Amino acid sequence: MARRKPDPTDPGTRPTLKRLALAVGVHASTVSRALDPQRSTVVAPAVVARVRAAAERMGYRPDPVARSLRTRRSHLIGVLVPDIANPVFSPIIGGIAEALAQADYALVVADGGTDGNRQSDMAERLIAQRIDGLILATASRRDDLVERCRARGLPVVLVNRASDDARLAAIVSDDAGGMALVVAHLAALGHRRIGHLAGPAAISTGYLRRSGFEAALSAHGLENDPRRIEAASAYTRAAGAAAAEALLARCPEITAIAAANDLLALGALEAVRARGLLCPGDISVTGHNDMPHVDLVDPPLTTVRIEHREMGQRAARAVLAAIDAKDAAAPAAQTVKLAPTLVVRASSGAPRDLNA
Amino acid sequence: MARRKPDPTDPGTRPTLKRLALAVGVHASTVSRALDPQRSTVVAPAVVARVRAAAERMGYRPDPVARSLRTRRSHLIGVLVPDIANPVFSPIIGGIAEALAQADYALVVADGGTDGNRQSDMAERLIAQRIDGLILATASRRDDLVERCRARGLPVVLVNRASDDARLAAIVSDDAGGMALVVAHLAALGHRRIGHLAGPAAISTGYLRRSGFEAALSAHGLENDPRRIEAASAYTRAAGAAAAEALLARCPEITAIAAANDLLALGALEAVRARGLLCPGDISVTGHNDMPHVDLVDPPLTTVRIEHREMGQRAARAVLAAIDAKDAAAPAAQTVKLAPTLVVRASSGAPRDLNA
DNA sequence: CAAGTGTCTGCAATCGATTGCAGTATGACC
DNA sequence: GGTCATACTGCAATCGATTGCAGACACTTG
Repeated sequence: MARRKPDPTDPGTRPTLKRLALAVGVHASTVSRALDPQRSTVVAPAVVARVRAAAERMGYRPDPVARSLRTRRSHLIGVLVPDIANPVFSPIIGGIAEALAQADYALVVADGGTDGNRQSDMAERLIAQRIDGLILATASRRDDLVERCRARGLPVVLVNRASDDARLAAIVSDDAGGMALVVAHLAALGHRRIGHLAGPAAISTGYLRRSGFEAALSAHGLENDPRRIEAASAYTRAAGAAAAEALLARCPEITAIAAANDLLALGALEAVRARGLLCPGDISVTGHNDMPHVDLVDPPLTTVRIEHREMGQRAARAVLAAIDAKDAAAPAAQTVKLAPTLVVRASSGAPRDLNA
Repeated sequence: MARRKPDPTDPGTRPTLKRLALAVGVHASTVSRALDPQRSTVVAPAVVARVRAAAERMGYRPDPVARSLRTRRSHLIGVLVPDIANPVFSPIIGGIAEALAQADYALVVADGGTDGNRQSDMAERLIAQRIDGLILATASRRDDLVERCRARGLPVVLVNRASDDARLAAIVSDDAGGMALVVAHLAALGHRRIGHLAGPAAISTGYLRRSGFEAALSAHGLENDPRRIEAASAYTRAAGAAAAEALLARCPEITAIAAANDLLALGALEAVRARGLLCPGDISVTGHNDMPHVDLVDPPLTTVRIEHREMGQRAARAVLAAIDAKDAAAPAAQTVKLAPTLVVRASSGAPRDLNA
């Protein structure tokens, strides 16, 4: 039979503030103040010492639930990703986790999938958990989920993908710049007819990499034929293979395919092989992201490296800053563009017409 | 100037139980009961309907923090992984997240690294967050962290890696069985001198796959020479490459390397190539895990497929069951072994002596 | 010696929900 | 018409911490 009314003097259970106070012989409020570095100045040094010693001895840990209830701070940050199993998001989450741990925040992860409704639902749940801030890796270019969070005053930071609304803090890679690197590289190799495997236009990376690609073509004086651009329905290998197949069938004259993403590029490699073509002998293929182990595929993939881990760390710091700023009523939303670098491997080479 | 005492009748802020009660004209406790399907039977149906309608209209969501404080349930499950960025853990986490979401639980992820102290520290933080259960993907074979959690009465489930203590619930793959599949495959191809790239012996997967390998050799009447086993210092490509290099230098007679893990196998491929050997012409290489995209490396990797996503789902269901069981005082710790399957690709072939 | 000034500490309310217990109304039944 | 079971509903305590306010005490100063 469990006792009805747990006795605060009873040891054996996890010590509470009240028990600690009883042990030291002061009031709970004094203990609370003594344990908080900020407020401990108003408590007599001798008392602070006794309280701290007792807390140490009894192994007191304040209950975060009770504290949250009172302070309205959960020290929890929510992260919504479209697909946890996507290798691109792993290092981002890792970076976030690392930066948050340093600030004594914990990370609640939710997998929202690619379906907008489910994403909203998961976000609602995260918010219901009273998270202090939200990091979204799911944002589409016009995202009302983002808008709703902002309206509620919840600090939100986008990561990897941006929204069209520039008022929102976002940590992204310079997508257009990355494509410029790719096109410059291919052009330098001698390619003049380059195809593009675009990502979904509703996602900033898909849109920006495509427009970056087109701008770079012009910058290099290359023809920008819209027929040479094929958009994949999703960022998956299968979608990449299908789109590449279509592209190769329609425009057999192209000598290179610049994909918007490594997964699409891997799919493109499959399509190239399926057509009996060689990469890079017949067709060069490039990716974007430098996912782990794409250096080991056949052929090793030329791609654009993005520092995903750093991206995650920055995003975490940005939410924390936004939370502080909210207290100080000094909002400072800002988009940070990280500079990507080109990683040249064996999937890109001279065009076949130069080989002849 | 913010008002001192927030008025519970004030709309505009998130509705609370009290506001809802006020709106409906009943006491808060009645609302609480009406909203809980379990207890709503004791409330007049008409009232239940009115309360539900009002809750819907005002968009009432109970505050999980306040509820947790009272019920001592956070509806949070902690997951500790050694490395979020490791592609093997992504699908596990995905599976966990999926299963938990269905049960209205959320997922707190922490990256504990491979350092035992840091792992303990992160686990402590998770526990301090008042998680209801813990899923550990970090367990070493003798792990006092696990023991401490058990001692506190916190439901713990191990995933992917088991501890030697069979009293603990663990969802793992049949590691020995997986190696048996590999050895059978290689033996059928004609290999008689097979090397093993073992994982860390302190981790169950490393230990069990090694002993499974040795047992399988004996079962096939093949010589089990301990010199042909080289343990990698960690589950990384670099460690795999180093260990494979040592193994190849010491035992040039082997015609195949069965690695304990895909990352080690990828490292082995690098070492093979570095020695100017061909895979599978000179040396067959096999992995374990069937990580995403190992079908695209050069050569496509023969490996053992583990259903990581299902493993995660099962682990999640197991913690939830353990939580319920704790209430019912009916502990039911159990180790579940999932059956792996062999995936034959191009990195394994006939031994070179048969080619001659 | 009275008044004033700090310095510390305690009181009690509060965050938002849950729940054992007690009270009230309703209807049934004799 | 009175008694009693039954069905609802309200009261108030509780979870464990934080915090505005005020009281207590010592010490300085005019």
